[in-house]
Amino acid sequence: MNENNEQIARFAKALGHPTRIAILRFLANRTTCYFGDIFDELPIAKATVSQHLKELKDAGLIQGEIEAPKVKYCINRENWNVAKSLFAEFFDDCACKKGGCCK
Amino acid sequence: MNENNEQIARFAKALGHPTRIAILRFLANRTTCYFGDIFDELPIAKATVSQHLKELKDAGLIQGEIEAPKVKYCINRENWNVAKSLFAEFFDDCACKKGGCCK
DNA sequence: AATATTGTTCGCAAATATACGAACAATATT
DNA sequence: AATATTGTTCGTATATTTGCGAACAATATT
Repeated sequence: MNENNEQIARFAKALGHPTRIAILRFLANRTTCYFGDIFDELPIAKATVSQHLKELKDAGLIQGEIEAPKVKYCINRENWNVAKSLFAEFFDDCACKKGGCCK
Repeated sequence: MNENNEQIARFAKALGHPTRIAILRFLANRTTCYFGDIFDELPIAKATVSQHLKELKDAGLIQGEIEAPKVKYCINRENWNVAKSLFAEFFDDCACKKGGCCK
Protein backbone atom coordinates (compact mmCIF):
# COMPACT_ATOMS: atom_id res chain seq x y z
CA MET A 1 0.00 0.00 0.00
CA ASN A 2 2.77 2.35 0.99
CA GLU A 3 4.66 0.90 -1.97
CA ASN A 4 1.83 1.83 -4.25
CA ASN A 5 1.65 5.30 -2.82
CA GLU A 6 5.27 5.90 -3.64
CA GLN A 7 4.95 4.51 -7.12
CA ILE A 8 1.89 6.63 -7.90
CA ALA A 9 3.58 9.69 -6.49
CA ARG A 10 6.62 8.98 -8.64
CA PHE A 11 4.55 8.74 -11.79
CA ALA A 12 2.48 11.77 -10.83
CA LYS A 13 5.56 13.83 -10.19
CA ALA A 14 6.86 13.04 -13.66
CA LEU A 15 3.50 14.12 -15.08
CA GLY A 16 3.54 17.29 -13.03
CA HIS A 17 4.81 19.66 -15.69
CA PRO A 18 2.92 20.94 -18.76
CA THR A 19 5.92 20.45 -21.02
CA ARG A 20 6.20 16.80 -20.06
CA ILE A 21 2.51 16.26 -20.69
CA ALA A 22 2.95 17.86 -24.09
CA ILE A 23 5.91 15.63 -24.85
CA LEU A 24 3.94 12.52 -24.02
CA ARG A 25 1.01 13.57 -26.16
CA PHE A 26 3.41 14.29 -28.96
CA LEU A 27 5.08 10.91 -28.65
CA ALA A 28 1.73 9.22 -28.93
CA ASN A 29 0.70 10.95 -32.13
CA ARG A 30 3.75 10.81 -34.34
CA THR A 31 5.35 8.12 -36.36
CA THR A 32 8.82 9.59 -35.92
CA CYS A 33 9.84 10.68 -32.48
CA TYR A 34 13.42 11.77 -32.71
CA PHE A 35 14.71 14.25 -30.23
CA GLY A 36 14.80 16.89 -32.94
CA ASP A 37 11.11 16.45 -33.69
CA ILE A 38 10.25 17.01 -30.06
CA PHE A 39 12.62 19.92 -29.74
CA ASP A 40 11.15 21.61 -32.83
CA GLU A 41 7.72 21.45 -31.29
CA LEU A 42 8.66 23.16 -28.04
CA PRO A 43 9.61 26.76 -27.32
CA ILE A 44 12.46 25.88 -24.99
CA ALA A 45 16.20 25.22 -25.15
CA LYS A 46 17.40 21.79 -26.15
CA ALA A 47 19.19 21.32 -22.85
CA THR A 48 15.85 21.77 -21.15
CA VAL A 49 14.07 19.38 -23.48
CA SER A 50 16.76 16.81 -22.85
CA GLN A 51 16.28 17.25 -19.13
CA HIS A 52 12.52 16.72 -19.29
CA LEU A 53 13.05 13.62 -21.40
CA LYS A 54 15.47 12.32 -18.82
CA GLU A 55 12.91 12.74 -16.07
CA LEU A 56 10.25 10.93 -18.05
CA LYS A 57 12.76 8.18 -18.72
CA ASP A 58 13.83 7.94 -15.08
CA ALA A 59 10.18 7.60 -14.11
CA GLY A 60 9.91 4.78 -16.65
CA LEU A 61 7.26 6.43 -18.79
CA ILE A 62 9.37 6.61 -21.92
CA GLN A 63 12.44 4.94 -23.34
CA GLY A 64 15.16 6.12 -25.68
CA GLU A 65 16.90 4.29 -28.45
CA ILE A 66 20.00 5.47 -30.24
CA GLU A 67 19.85 5.58 -34.03
CA ALA A 68 23.08 7.40 -34.46
CA PRO A 69 23.44 10.21 -34.66
CA LYS A 70 19.79 10.62 -33.70
CA VAL A 71 17.91 9.43 -30.66
CA LYS A 72 14.46 7.99 -30.94
CA TYR A 73 12.06 8.23 -28.04
CA CYS A 74 9.00 6.12 -27.34
CA ILE A 75 6.46 5.68 -24.65
CA ASN A 76 7.30 2.68 -22.49
CA ARG A 77 4.14 0.69 -23.04
CA GLU A 78 4.62 -1.72 -20.20
CA ASN A 79 5.11 0.93 -17.54
CA TRP A 80 2.51 3.11 -19.18
CA ASN A 81 -0.08 0.43 -18.57
CA VAL A 82 1.12 0.03 -15.00
CA ALA A 83 0.66 3.76 -14.45
CA LYS A 84 -2.71 3.73 -16.13
CA SER A 85 -3.91 0.96 -13.84
CA LEU A 86 -2.52 2.54 -10.71
CA PHE A 87 -4.21 5.84 -11.42
CA ALA A 88 -7.49 4.23 -12.38
CA GLU A 89 -7.50 2.20 -9.19
CA PHE A 90 -6.49 5.20 -7.14
CA PHE A 91 -9.22 7.44 -8.52
CA ASP A 92 -11.77 4.73 -7.85
CA ASP A 93 -10.51 3.90 -4.37
CA CYS A 94 -10.63 7.51 -3.29
CA ALA A 95 -13.96 8.30 -4.85
CA CYS A 96 -15.81 9.17 -1.65
CA LYS A 97 -17.37 5.86 -0.85
CA LYS A 98 -20.46 5.51 1.25
CA GLY A 99 -19.36 5.78 4.84
CA GLY A 100 -16.55 8.08 3.78
CA CYS A 101 -16.21 11.62 4.96
CA CYS A 102 -17.88 13.28 1.99
CA LYS A 103 -21.37 14.61 2.13
CA MET B 1 -5.46 21.23 -25.54
CA ASN B 2 -2.75 23.33 -24.01
CA GLU B 3 -5.35 24.20 -21.38
CA ASN B 4 -5.85 20.55 -20.64
CA ASN B 5 -2.13 19.96 -20.42
CA GLU B 6 -1.79 22.60 -17.76
CA GLN B 7 -4.73 21.31 -15.79
CA ILE B 8 -3.49 17.74 -15.86
CA ALA B 9 -0.02 18.88 -14.86
CA ARG B 10 -1.51 20.84 -11.97
CA PHE B 11 -3.41 17.84 -10.68
CA ALA B 12 -0.44 15.55 -11.22
CA LYS B 13 1.85 17.87 -9.37
CA ALA B 14 -0.48 17.83 -6.38
CA LEU B 15 -0.45 14.02 -6.50
CA GLY B 16 3.33 13.98 -6.77
CA HIS B 17 4.15 13.31 -3.14
CA PRO B 18 3.61 10.08 -1.19
CA THR B 19 2.24 11.90 1.83
CA ARG B 20 -0.42 13.57 -0.24
CA ILE B 21 -1.43 10.28 -1.82
CA ALA B 22 -1.68 8.81 1.66
CA ILE B 23 -3.83 11.73 2.80
CA LEU B 24 -6.23 11.26 -0.08
CA ARG B 25 -6.55 7.54 0.54
CA PHE B 26 -7.17 8.26 4.20
CA LEU B 27 -9.84 10.82 3.40
CA ALA B 28 -11.65 8.28 1.26
CA ASN B 29 -11.79 5.60 3.89
CA ARG B 30 -12.80 7.36 7.06
CA THR B 31 -16.04 8.70 8.30
CA THR B 32 -14.37 11.44 10.30
CA CYS B 33 -11.69 13.45 8.60
CA TYR B 34 -10.64 16.12 11.01
CA PHE B 35 -7.17 17.53 10.76
CA GLY B 36 -6.23 15.74 13.96
CA ASP B 37 -7.21 12.36 12.53
CA ILE B 38 -4.97 12.93 9.54
CA PHE B 39 -2.14 14.24 11.65
CA ASP B 40 -2.32 11.25 13.98
CA GLU B 41 -1.89 8.95 11.02
CA LEU B 42 1.26 10.58 9.68
CA PRO B 43 4.81 10.66 11.06
CA ILE B 44 5.36 14.34 10.32
CA ALA B 45 4.92 17.69 12.04
CA LYS B 46 1.53 19.31 12.00
CA ALA B 47 2.85 22.34 10.19
CA THR B 48 3.90 20.02 7.39
CA VAL B 49 0.56 18.24 7.32
CA SER B 50 -1.19 21.57 7.15
CA GLN B 51 1.02 22.55 4.24
CA HIS B 52 0.26 19.40 2.28
CA LEU B 53 -3.44 19.89 2.89
CA LYS B 54 -3.16 23.42 1.60
CA GLU B 55 -1.59 22.20 -1.62
CA LEU B 56 -4.29 19.62 -2.17
CA LYS B 57 -6.84 22.30 -1.51
CA ASP B 58 -5.19 24.78 -3.88
CA ALA B 59 -5.21 22.12 -6.57
CA GLY B 60 -8.92 21.68 -5.92
CA LEU B 61 -8.72 18.04 -4.90
CA ILE B 62 -9.99 18.54 -1.37
CA GLN B 63 -11.96 21.09 0.56
CA GLY B 64 -11.94 22.16 4.18
CA GLU B 65 -14.81 23.04 6.44
CA ILE B 66 -14.50 24.64 9.84
CA GLU B 67 -16.30 22.93 12.70
CA ALA B 68 -14.76 25.01 15.41
CA PRO B 69 -12.38 24.41 16.88
CA LYS B 70 -11.76 21.56 14.48
CA VAL B 71 -11.39 21.54 10.72
CA LYS B 72 -12.98 18.85 8.63
CA TYR B 73 -11.47 17.88 5.32
CA CYS B 74 -13.13 16.15 2.39
CA ILE B 75 -12.32 15.17 -1.13
CA ASN B 76 -13.81 17.66 -3.57
CA ARG B 77 -15.97 15.29 -5.52
CA GLU B 78 -16.63 17.56 -8.45
CA ASN B 79 -12.99 18.28 -9.17
CA TRP B 80 -12.07 14.73 -8.31
CA ASN B 81 -14.23 13.52 -11.16
CA VAL B 82 -12.74 16.11 -13.46
CA ALA B 83 -9.26 14.86 -12.60
CA LYS B 84 -10.32 11.26 -12.99
CA SER B 85 -11.67 11.95 -16.48
CA LEU B 86 -8.66 13.96 -17.54
CA PHE B 87 -6.24 11.25 -16.49
CA ALA B 88 -8.32 8.49 -18.04
CA GLU B 89 -8.50 10.37 -21.32
CA PHE B 90 -4.81 11.19 -21.17
CA PHE B 91 -3.72 7.63 -20.55
CA ASP B 92 -5.89 6.48 -23.42
CA ASP B 93 -4.80 9.22 -25.81
CA CYS B 94 -1.15 8.51 -25.23
CA ALA B 95 -1.43 4.76 -25.38
CA CYS B 96 0.78 4.21 -28.41
CA LYS B 97 -1.78 4.17 -31.13
CA LYS B 98 -1.24 2.45 -34.43
CA GLY B 99 0.90 4.73 -36.55
CA GLY B 100 2.50 6.05 -33.38
CA CYS B 101 6.18 5.78 -32.66
CA CYS B 102 5.99 2.66 -30.54
CA LYS B 103 6.98 -0.70 -31.81
C1' DA C 1 41.37 13.86 -41.52
C1' DA C 2 38.44 17.81 -41.15
C1' DT C 3 33.72 19.31 -40.61
C1' DA C 4 28.75 18.94 -39.77
C1' DT C 5 24.85 17.01 -37.34
C1' DT C 6 22.58 15.44 -33.28
C1' DG C 7 21.92 15.25 -28.38
C1' DT C 8 23.81 14.95 -23.69
C1' DT C 9 26.18 16.75 -19.82
C1' DC C 10 28.18 20.52 -17.01
C1' DG C 11 27.95 24.57 -14.39
C1' DC C 12 25.36 28.10 -13.00
C1' DA C 13 21.26 31.12 -11.41
C1' DA C 14 16.68 31.61 -9.90
C1' DA C 15 12.53 29.75 -8.34
C1' DT C 16 9.84 26.10 -5.73
C1' DA C 17 9.18 22.50 -2.59
C1' DT C 18 9.79 20.23 1.80
C1' DA C 19 10.07 20.17 6.71
C1' DC C 20 10.21 22.02 11.20
C1' DG C 21 9.50 24.77 15.68
C1' DA C 22 7.50 28.69 17.48
C1' DA C 23 4.15 32.12 17.47
C1' DC C 24 -0.40 33.07 16.64
C1' DA C 25 -5.77 32.96 16.06
C1' DA C 26 -10.19 31.26 17.18
C1' DT C 27 -13.30 28.90 19.66
C1' DA C 28 -14.38 25.78 23.82
C1' DT C 29 -14.13 24.89 28.53
C1' DT C 30 -13.46 25.81 33.26
C1' DA D 1 -11.65 36.06 32.53
C1' DA D 2 -8.24 32.52 32.38
C1' DT D 3 -6.92 28.25 30.22
C1' DA D 4 -7.08 24.39 26.95
C1' DT D 5 -7.76 22.59 22.37
C1' DT D 6 -7.24 22.74 17.51
C1' DG D 7 -4.99 24.24 13.35
C1' DT D 8 -2.85 27.88 10.58
C1' DT D 9 0.76 31.01 9.54
C1' DC D 10 5.54 32.77 9.92
C1' DG D 11 10.33 32.46 9.56
C1' DT D 12 14.03 29.65 8.46
C1' DA D 13 17.03 26.01 6.57
C1' DT D 14 17.87 22.73 3.09
C1' DA D 15 16.96 20.27 -1.12
C1' DT D 16 14.98 19.89 -5.53
C1' DT D 17 13.34 21.75 -9.91
C1' DT D 18 13.55 24.50 -13.86
C1' DG D 19 15.96 26.74 -17.49
C1' DC D 20 19.82 28.22 -20.08
C1' DG D 21 24.36 28.61 -22.72
C1' DA D 22 28.57 26.47 -23.48
C1' DA D 23 31.31 22.57 -23.75
C1' DC D 24 31.46 18.01 -24.98
C1' DA D 25 30.77 13.16 -27.26
C1' DA D 26 29.62 10.28 -31.01
C1' DT D 27 28.66 9.28 -35.42
C1' DA D 28 27.99 10.99 -40.44
C1' DT D 29 29.59 13.39 -44.26
C1' DT D 30 32.78 15.61 -47.11
